[in-house]
Amino acid sequence: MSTSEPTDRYHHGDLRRALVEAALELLLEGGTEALGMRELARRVGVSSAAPYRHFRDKQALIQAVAAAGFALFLEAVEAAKAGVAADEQFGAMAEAYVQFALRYPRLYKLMFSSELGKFEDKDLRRAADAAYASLAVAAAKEDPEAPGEAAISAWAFVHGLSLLLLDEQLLGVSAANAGPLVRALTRRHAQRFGKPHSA
Amino acid sequence: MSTSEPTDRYHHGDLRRALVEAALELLLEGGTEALGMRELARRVGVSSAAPYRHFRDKQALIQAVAAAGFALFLEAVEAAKAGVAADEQFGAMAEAYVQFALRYPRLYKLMFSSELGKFEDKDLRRAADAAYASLAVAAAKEDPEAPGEAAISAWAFVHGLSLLLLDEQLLGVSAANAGPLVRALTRRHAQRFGKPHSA
DNA sequence: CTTCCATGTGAGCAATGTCAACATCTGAAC
DNA sequence: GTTCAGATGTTGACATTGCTCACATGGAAG
Repeated sequence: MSTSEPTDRYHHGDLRRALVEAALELLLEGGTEALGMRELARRVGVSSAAPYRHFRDKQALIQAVAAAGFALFLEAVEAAKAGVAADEQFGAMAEAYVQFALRYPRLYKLMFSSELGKFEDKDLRRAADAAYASLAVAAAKEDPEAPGEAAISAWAFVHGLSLLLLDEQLLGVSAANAGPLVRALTRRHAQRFGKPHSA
Repeated sequence: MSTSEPTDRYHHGDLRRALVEAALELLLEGGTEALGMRELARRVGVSSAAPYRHFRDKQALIQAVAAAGFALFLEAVEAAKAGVAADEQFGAMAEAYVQFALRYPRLYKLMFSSELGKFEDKDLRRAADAAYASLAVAAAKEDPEAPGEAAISAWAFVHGLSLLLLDEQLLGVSAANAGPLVRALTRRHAQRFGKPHSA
């Protein structure tokens, strides 16, 4: 919201932000294919070379979009954690995780696309790590005896489930009716995979 | 191997197969970006319009590559199953699954890229389903009380783990030293997630 | 031998990412 | 306030891409 009107003076004022916002829209509607430098410039009402003043590459632009995505992501997952009993947190976060992926499939895919060069962009790396950490901490608590394995396992589970769902790889399950399934699976996961309460 | 020599007569003889093979090579070395129709034609030593006699689209070509990938994949997973005690099969397959992803990262990504239109190409759909079925059956056996959930859960786990590993998202764990981790995790999964032998 | 159809060619179109040379604005120093 | 420098935007161009057309070729069927 409050995308300041496209001030029509020569110097746009805040092209960088405007570009990232427009790129996000473009991505959300049309997928990676639709996200082109020229189309982007057109959207923002600027010449096709202008974006290169703010992003070295198409890849750099994409990295910025991904970083923005991780921020959104972190927000969503953190919100799900808040106000939930401690032993229900992981389940709530996992559900939020999957729901985020289902709500923004192309963004989610972009965020985890390896052609992204996550290690070259410091901002992106930081945003991504913050998101991971949030989930990992909650997952680790589920199994104090092997926190590392628990975190990886849980993360792999939600990540894989998200991707399978949004690729419609699960026959008969689509984004629409995924809710109950996700709930059942995350509960199952937490219940069995978590705390091995038997000595 | 035995890529029949690029017969230099006018009619290539078996362009279709040659194209898919070259596309696979191209993909393996250079990633999705490097896989272009024109470059492909160049490799095979044919004009840039020739491929269009065999594939409607770039997408059609990619679908064929993905189908070939699923065939390789199925082969690898089935090979891992053979000659292993029944109660160890899932673990062995899971390991083979992840290793396949790590050995052919770009292929694996391609195979699960949703922009692929998996439902439109019958051959691709069949190849993919065959691969899924193989794993799902083994996973379902792990928990006879809820075979469906077990299958999905297991699949999500290996899929997610594969992607996290090959995106180098797991700090400090790279494809090189992933072996032990994968073994530990799949064992853990089978052990806890499988058969709930306690009433 | 002829004829037909699948297959391959070449030139060309619209679109893309990127660059270099030029234009314009804005903020800091005098 | 003027000036000047650097940041920001514009124009036009180049190489490359996916794809399509009209045409060339050649192997198989009659």
